[in-house]
Formats: sequence, C-alpha cells, structure tokens
Amino acid sequence: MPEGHTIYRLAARHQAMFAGEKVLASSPQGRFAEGAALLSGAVLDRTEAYGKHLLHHYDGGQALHVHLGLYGKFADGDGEPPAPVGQVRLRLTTDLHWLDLRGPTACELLSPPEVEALQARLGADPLRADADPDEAYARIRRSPTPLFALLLDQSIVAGTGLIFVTEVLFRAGLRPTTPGRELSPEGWRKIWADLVELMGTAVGTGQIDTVYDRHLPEAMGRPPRIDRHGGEVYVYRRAAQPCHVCGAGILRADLAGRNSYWCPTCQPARRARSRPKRQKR
DNA sequence: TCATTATGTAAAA
DNA sequence: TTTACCTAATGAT
Repeated sequence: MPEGHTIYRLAARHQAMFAGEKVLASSPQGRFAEGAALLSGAVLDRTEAYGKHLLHHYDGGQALHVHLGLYGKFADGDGEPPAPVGQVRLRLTTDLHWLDLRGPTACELLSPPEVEALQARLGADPLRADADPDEAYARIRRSPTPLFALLLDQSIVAGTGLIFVTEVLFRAGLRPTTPGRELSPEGWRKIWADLVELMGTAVGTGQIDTVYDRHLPEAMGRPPRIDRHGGEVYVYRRAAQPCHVCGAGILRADLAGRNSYWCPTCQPARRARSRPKRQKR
C-alpha cells in the first residue's frame, strides 16, 4: 500500500539485490506464467521508479513493470526461497536472493515504446530530477476541480498518494475542496517544495512524517502517534481528534471517492472576503 | 471467525 | 460516478 517513496526504496533494494545478475523468474500462482517464462534467464541492467510505477530494465530491452495498487506487496530474503505461501504472482531468484510479489494491480513485460508511453502519461514526480512543476501548475491553475483530486491525479503529479496530498494541503493551509484555479503561484511553490522535501525524507526513513519540529509530540507534550505508516501526521486518519496546532476536531469527508481530512480552523473554507454574502430570494 | 478497511487504478456504466 | 480488482491487517463478534 505504497506512495511514491515506497517504490523508490523498492527500486533501490531490487537493484542492490539483482543488478548485473542473471535472474530466474517464475509465477507460482500461474497468472504471470507466460511473462515469467520470457523473463527467466535475463540479466537485470537497472531498476527505476516513476511515480508509483516500478520498472526493472533487463538486457535485451524488455522491462518488467509492476504497480502495487492498493494491496500489492513484495517480500524478499537471502538464500533459498521458502515454499510459496498464498498467491505469489511473481518470484525472482538468484543464488543469493529471492523476491516474491503478491496482489499487484500490474505485473507485465513492456517493450521500450511501451515504457515510453507509460512515462508519457505520468505527471511531475517530486522525487525525480527531470520533473517539471511548471507544467503541473499549468494544469492545476486552469481547473475548477478540487486540489485534493488534482494532486492525486497521476497525470499531473506522479507518486503522490492520499497521505502526502492530505498533509501537504494542511501545511499549505488550504482546504481539500479548494478549486485548482484558486491556487496562487506562491501556493503552488509551497506545495511543490513540501512534496519534494517530505517525499525525499520518506525515501530515506521509509515512513511518512509531515509534522514540523515545533508541533512534534516532544515539543507539545502530547503522546506520539503509532500508526500503520509509522510517522507523525497532522490530519490523515485523525477524524474527530484534536488538531495539533489549534485543538479543533479534525473533519473527514468523501471526496473524489477517497477519504479526505482537514482542520476546519487551520484550513479555512476560503480567504476572508470583504464582499458581503449575496442574499438569496 | 467473520467483516471491514487500505498509502490505488482502470474499466464499466 | 460506481464497480471490480483480489491481498493482508485490523477490528468486531
């Protein structure tokens, strides 16, 4: 259940395990039997993460493309692999290491043009040096769609998931429903810089931490949060709990088919306007 | 032991 | 906008 930083860590891990090695591939579950047969015996050149997509580039030009989706998972180890338990879509082995993949949304072999097409449909990835945040902002600023949905749209920003988007909107003081066209250039600069920083840190630590030092449990005298993803956050999955900054109850609502969370005080509905409310009727 | 939930996406309607 | 995907962890019973 990954956001972009998880895929970057997997890419680095798989590269360390298998790069330069001849890899044996199989599909104990059977659903990737054909692809595994084609792949088996190839030498891994390098791995790459692009957004939430993982690529293994093999000699001969073919690439293994994996997208974990909501519940895909990798497991790995040294030496002899264990007998497959459950639905193992793909198993890779060398003399030294083994790797199992379960439950992915995508596990397929791609030709070089197909890899290009994949990358062409992805937006700016905050973890990549070749990202173009200006292009992303050009899409955002002309859209009436809520920022929450725009920042989750992988064709605009790649690698962002629910936690990063939810938290970055809190840090920017913007409600998730704010239309893209209301995002100022300064607002976008703040959001992009936050994504680069927070996602970069998460690649190093393996968890998502979004809370400024001054609001950490030690600084505030509150108990630390133990959550599945392991990090300290402001609003993600904190519905009805007090805001770390102002104490107001965190709110939750369905938005674009996902759970969105925000603080009613720290993320005001909109800028205070001098224009009086229009009277109906 | 069963039901629900989950850091996601694509296809169907 | 809704449904399906199809795994594992968590929470309820």
